[in-house]
Amino acid sequence: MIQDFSQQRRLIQCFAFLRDGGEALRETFFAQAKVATLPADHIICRDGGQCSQLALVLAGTARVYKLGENGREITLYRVEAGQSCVVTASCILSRRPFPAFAICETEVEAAVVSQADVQRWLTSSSYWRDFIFAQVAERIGEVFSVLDAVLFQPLDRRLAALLLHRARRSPQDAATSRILQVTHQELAVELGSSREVVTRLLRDFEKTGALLTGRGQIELLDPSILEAR
Amino acid sequence: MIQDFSQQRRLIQCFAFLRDGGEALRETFFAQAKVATLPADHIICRDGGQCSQLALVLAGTARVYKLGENGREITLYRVEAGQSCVVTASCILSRRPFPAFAICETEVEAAVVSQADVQRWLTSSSYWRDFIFAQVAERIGEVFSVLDAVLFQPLDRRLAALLLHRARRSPQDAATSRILQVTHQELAVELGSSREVVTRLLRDFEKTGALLTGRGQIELLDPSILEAR
DNA sequence: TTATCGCTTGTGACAATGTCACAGAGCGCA
DNA sequence: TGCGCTCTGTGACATTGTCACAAGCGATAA
Repeated sequence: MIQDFSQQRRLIQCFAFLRDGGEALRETFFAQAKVATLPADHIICRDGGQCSQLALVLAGTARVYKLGENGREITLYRVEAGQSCVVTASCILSRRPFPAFAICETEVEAAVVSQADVQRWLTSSSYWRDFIFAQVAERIGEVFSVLDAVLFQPLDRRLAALLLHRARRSPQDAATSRILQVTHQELAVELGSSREVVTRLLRDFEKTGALLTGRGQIELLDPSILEAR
Repeated sequence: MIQDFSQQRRLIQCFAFLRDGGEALRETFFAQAKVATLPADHIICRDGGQCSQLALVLAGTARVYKLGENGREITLYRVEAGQSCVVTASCILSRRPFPAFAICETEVEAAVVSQADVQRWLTSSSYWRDFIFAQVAERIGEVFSVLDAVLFQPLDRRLAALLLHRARRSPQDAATSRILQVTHQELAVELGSSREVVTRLLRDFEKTGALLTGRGQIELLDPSILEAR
C-alpha cells in the first residue's frame, strides 16, 4: 500500500500509464504496490533464479548482465527511472528462471508489484498492457543490438561509441564533461571484452591524440577522431 | 475465417490454448484467423521492418537470424509447429521495427492473426495470455543463451554440441542418424562464425577420429569425443 | 563423352581479440 | 615511511576472423 501523496505523485510522474490509465488503475496500483529501497550493489536476481515480483524503478539504476564461466561479463541493458525489467515480468508470468544477473548499480528505489497483480492488470488495463509490451519490445531490441555489436562490430568502434555515449550523458558542465571517471575494467565489462584489450585500444587512441588516460579517468581531447570509427 | 474442420482440428492439436481456452476463444479465433502457406526461402520479415500480423506455425519451420555488415550471420532461434514468433508480437503491440530477419526454412503453414486480435484476446483470455508470455520468455531465454555461447563458450565446444544436437534430432533410423547432411557454411551460420573456421575445426575433429567429412555430409564415428568438449 | 559451371572444401598468411603471467604505478592509510 | 590495494602496462601465446586463391565434386548442357 502506497499512501504517501508525494510518493504517489512521483510514481505518476515517472510512469505514464499511471497518469493516463484512469482512476481505477491508480487506486488498485497504490493499494497493492509497495515502495522498496535497495542499496547499491544489492543483487536483485541471479542467473537461473526465480523472480516473484516486478519492480518499477523510481530512482537509481539497475544493471542486467551475463556472466561467463571465465569471469568475463557483459552488460545487456540498464533499468532506469520510469522503466521496469520486464524480462522479469515474462519470467514471472511463465514461471521460468531469469536468464541473467541483475544488480543495483546505485541505490534503487522501486515500486514492487506481485505476480498476481501484474497478471490481473493485463486483463483490466490497456495502459498497463501497453506499458508492459513496450518494455518487452525495448529490452528485446537492446539485447539484439548487443548481440549484433558483439558479433559484427569491431571492438575499437564499439569502444569509441561507448566513450562518446558516456561523454554525452555525463551530467556535469561542458568543461568537465570531457573527463570520464571510469576504469578500463568497467569499460571491458560494458563491452563484454577483457581489460587488457581495452587498455591496448585506449593506448592506440591516445597515440592518435583522441584522448588522454589517467588512473581511473579518461579525458577526451578530440571526439571527432572517435566519431570517425 | 477458418471453416475447414480438419484445419481446425490440426490447430487445436498444435496449440493447447485453443484446446483449453474454451469455446468462446476457439470461435473467435476461427472467425478471425486465416491459414496461409509460405514457400521455402520466403522472407517473412527484414531487419528493421514492420510486422502487422502474428503467425502461429502449423507446419514447417522458420528461422530468425541476425545479419552483419560483413555478410556473416547467426541463427537466433527457430519457430516450429505449435510455436509463434512472439518477438513479432511484441513489435506489433509496441509498433517497433523487428530487430532481425525471419525466413522460411521449409514450406511453412501458419495461422495468421491481426494485431487487433492479438491485443483483444490478451484481455479476454488468460490462456492466450499465458501462451504469449510463455513464448516471449522462451525466446528471450534462447537469445540470451546464444549471447552467452557467443561470448563465453569456445567454438569447438559449440560446434561439437551443434553436431550432437543435429544427430539427436535427425528423424532417420539409427544407422543413418550418424550421417548429417549439412555443409560447413550452414554450420558456420548457426554458430555465427565463418566457414573457414568451421572447416578447420572439423579437420581437427576428423584427426581425432570423432567424425568423417564428405561433400555436404558429416559422419559421426565417435560421439563421445564430441561430448567431451 | 566432354566441357562447363556452381557449389563446396582446403589452405596459408595475416589481423583482431582473448588469455595468462607478471611487473610497476598510483593512492589511501596505518 | 612503508604497506596493501586497485589500476594500468606489456609480452607471449592461443583462438577466431578475414582474405585470397586453388582444387574437388557433381549436375547439366553441348
